Amino acid sequence: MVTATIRDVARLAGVSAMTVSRVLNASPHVADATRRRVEAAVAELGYVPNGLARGLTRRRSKTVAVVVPDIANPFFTLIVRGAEEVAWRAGYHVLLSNSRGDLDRERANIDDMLASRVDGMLLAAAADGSGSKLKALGRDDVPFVLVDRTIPGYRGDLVKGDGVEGARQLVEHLTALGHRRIAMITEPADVSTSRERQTGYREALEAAGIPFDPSLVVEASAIDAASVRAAANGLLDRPVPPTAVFAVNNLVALGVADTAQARGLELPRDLSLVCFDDIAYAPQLNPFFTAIAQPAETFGTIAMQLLLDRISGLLDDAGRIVVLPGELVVRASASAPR
Amino acid sequence: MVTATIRDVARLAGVSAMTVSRVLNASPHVADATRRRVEAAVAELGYVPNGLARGLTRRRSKTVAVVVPDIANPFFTLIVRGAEEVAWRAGYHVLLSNSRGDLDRERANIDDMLASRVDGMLLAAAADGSGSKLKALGRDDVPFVLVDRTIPGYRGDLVKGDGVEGARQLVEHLTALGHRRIAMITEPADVSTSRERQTGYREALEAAGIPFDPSLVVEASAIDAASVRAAANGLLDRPVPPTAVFAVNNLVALGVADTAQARGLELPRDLSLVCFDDIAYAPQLNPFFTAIAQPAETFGTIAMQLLLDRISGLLDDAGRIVVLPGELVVRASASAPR
DNA sequence: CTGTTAGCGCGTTCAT
DNA sequence: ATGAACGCGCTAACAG
Repeated sequence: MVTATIRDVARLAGVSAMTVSRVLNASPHVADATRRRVEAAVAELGYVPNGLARGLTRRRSKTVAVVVPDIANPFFTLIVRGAEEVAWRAGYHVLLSNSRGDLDRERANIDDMLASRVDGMLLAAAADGSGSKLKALGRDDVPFVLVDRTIPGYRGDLVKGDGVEGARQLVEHLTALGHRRIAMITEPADVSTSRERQTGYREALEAAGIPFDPSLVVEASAIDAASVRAAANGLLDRPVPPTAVFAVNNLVALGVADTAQARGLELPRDLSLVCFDDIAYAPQLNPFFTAIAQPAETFGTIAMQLLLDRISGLLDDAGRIVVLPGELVVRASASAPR
Repeated sequence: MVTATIRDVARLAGVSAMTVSRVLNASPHVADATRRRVEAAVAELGYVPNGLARGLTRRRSKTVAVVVPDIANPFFTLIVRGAEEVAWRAGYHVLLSNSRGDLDRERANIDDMLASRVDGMLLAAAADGSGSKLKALGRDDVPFVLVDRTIPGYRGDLVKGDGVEGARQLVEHLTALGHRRIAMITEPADVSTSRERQTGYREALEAAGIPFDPSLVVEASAIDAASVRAAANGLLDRPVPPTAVFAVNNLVALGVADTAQARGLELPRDLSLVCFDDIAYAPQLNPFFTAIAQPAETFGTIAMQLLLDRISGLLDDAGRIVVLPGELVVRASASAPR
């Protein structure tokens, strides 16, 4: 059996292809007896409708693309899982692609997905530079929803966390503990979440009357463990090192903890550490991070729901922005400075 | 611009659709001048070939499916990442689906993917029960490759770790430390990896002259944290509790560590713990697990490469079995019994 | 080197 | 309630 077609089924059932199509699509105007004959033929042939042909005529593929910077980053993984779940329930397939945080690759991926005629796209943008491509997308009227990261001037659908507020809480927690030399390890400034978290960091410092020291803010890439180590070491090598570090996300925090411990520092005694994003599955991290926990999987479900609604034309407003609050979880990685 | 077609391009370039097609597919027999005119038209219209239509005529969609039991499980996530990378480089898209370890859902997913006319499928089977569906797959001559988990009697392509040997090493490590009451928390017996690891467990016990005690082997589901806690508590509640636990994978181990610590037990002083699969990103787990590290991402890359080779008909042998060795990494979670 | 014809497998008219 | 004809966008097989 080399894949039966609708005509094979029709022949076997002694009807026309059209009638088979009606049965398949649950059209009401089919006699019961005919319907049963067709169903029997479908079963006998193990017939599976050809999605490509269907997509071609119906002009929609029942497939949505999900593009993330790193599928192995637990935060994005959860987004993907949430999105897949919602898509699946609605009868949509998920085309996954990993941009690796690389704008060129992301751009290529988006083009590929468009060629596949996806009905919509969920995008955790690599960086601000993704914007130009999005405009093209908009013109092709392929609905898309941004998750987690936004882009300056973007006016479409977006599901994100509150980076300013989260960072503010984290750093305020540190200042309340008595820290005054608080460093931040951030990702490049062309990523909106980094910018927001840095804004929150500065707001909290200001609120505590601590002057902003640019040399205490260093850049690293979560994907690149070596860059995180280098950043942490740079900070700790300073004549007067910081007493606390605010890591832009959990992966960076893990790198900082690792580096500190390798230098014989004990957390939180010798260094306090807080970060964005909780670590799944690992309550026995030592010390378990004080962090802003974000509902990552919910980012995915809400964003996908929004996308699907957009696809089915249920929504007609310009662009919805959903901001999901994070939760400050105080644990053991931060204490008063010595 | 509501998506131009090949005919629009042809008209604009003053040629036939066929010529445009030739240019698009880098056919050699096109005059340079014509080619340039076509390329200009393509650029001007922002034309993107319709992958659905292409797939329909070419009879291949350039898409492969990847089906895993839990995309948020770091082990599978890495497999997916490796697979996606290889697929992408070869110009294939990845349709991702999450079976949630549920046979019915897996079956439905596979059918859906077949309807989408994927060119092949990478499958981390939910359980032995996946077998029947695979036979159907084979008949539809859609190439597929199994990863990580196998199925009794399966004769096709497979990329997996050596569960027997890994488990043997882990448990031998424990017996060498002096443990004799070694429990195992396993997943259901219809998952091949669980069976293999249990075999290794028994072999190691036998080699050490320790009689096998069935009551020391308890079942849990890695997806379900509560079941892991229940299993661990059941073990620790015994009149004479085990001095060591072999957890079938890292997620289960995390649950065991959590449970033990909640009971005021200190690892490894009060309980030794070893497991399969390393924890990515978390060297500061306390105590950091002694484990068999498996090259998960490599599982994904090799399996996808195998699949693509199969799709392009490069291979004509019956079925290849690739067994990737794991590595025993001795760390702090296991020590001599008190 | 280029164009014509004829489908790929399905769904959408419009009849009957 | 059912069917015939046509087209979705593209390419394989032949012309020429």
